[in-house]
Amino acid sequence: MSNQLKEALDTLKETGVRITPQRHAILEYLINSMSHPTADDIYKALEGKFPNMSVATVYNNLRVFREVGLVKELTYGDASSRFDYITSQHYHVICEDCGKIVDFHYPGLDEVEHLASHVTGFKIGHHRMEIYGACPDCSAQKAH
Amino acid sequence: MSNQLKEALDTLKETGVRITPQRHAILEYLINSMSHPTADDIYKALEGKFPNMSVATVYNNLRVFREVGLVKELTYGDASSRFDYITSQHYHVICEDCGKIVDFHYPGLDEVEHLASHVTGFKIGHHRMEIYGACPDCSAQKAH
DNA sequence: ACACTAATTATAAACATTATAAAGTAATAA
DNA sequence: TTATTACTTTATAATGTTTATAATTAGTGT
Repeated sequence: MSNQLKEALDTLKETGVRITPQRHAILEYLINSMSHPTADDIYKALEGKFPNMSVATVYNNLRVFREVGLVKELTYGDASSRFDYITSQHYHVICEDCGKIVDFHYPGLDEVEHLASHVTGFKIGHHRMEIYGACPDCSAQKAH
Repeated sequence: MSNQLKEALDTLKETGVRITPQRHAILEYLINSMSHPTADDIYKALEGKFPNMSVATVYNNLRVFREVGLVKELTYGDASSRFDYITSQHYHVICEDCGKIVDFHYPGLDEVEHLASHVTGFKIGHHRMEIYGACPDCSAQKAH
């Protein structure tokens, strides 16, 4: 069992969230998957291990993980949300042609948050940012 | 008729998009509304003027406006998208308690786009950013 | 005013996500 | 170890947003 998974399970224990086999498996999948899966991806991936698992379970637990801060939800309008196990502060660069998502490390935009707080009077908690474009593969294809 | 509306209609003409009464009304509503309405907000607001208008018309036209660059779509997972008539480059500060959205002017994050392009090899087109927190009203209420 | 093409309407379908209630199970303490 | 209790899971249905389809209607340039 990976260190990250152990830490994640500890977090659950500390916050009083029960550790069920389903939760264990979903977390494990999120940590091992280097992608940004949808709830349905996870559901399908775990079908073998849990033939009776309900989609609702996946959604419920992703919400639980989000609430305890283990997972970040990336929303895209009517398309499915994607879920990202939080390791370090990073942003996402998204290909508008094929949908590929690449992590992009960048220092947090603290300055923007401060200015926003000053200008609007909000108490700022966090922000999201995504960068859109064409990945190398897709822009090569379009160059024809 | 406002200047902005005139310009918007010109943009439609230039890009070969037909100007229908429905499109005129949707644009007018978007420009006059200082809020960030959902498709359904718009649909309901124009019910009086167009009792037979279909929701699909609203969605179709919002997509058209987005494609010609008049309107920006703000997505929030399973909740409805919100639509914003584009005037100048600005971001949004969103209250997580009451949902209020406030515009926040800030120079575009060109540097972030450049670095992302350099690091990932993507051809960057644009980005989105939102800042989340508690608005003054809501943070005052929570102070009790 | 005509013809051509695109837009609108009405309806149904698709899809993601959430609600509900019954059955099952992890965690705690005796 | 076992019993208890509250939380989870499952199965299913419902909700809500958005899109697809086909028939009708209506802009726009000539």
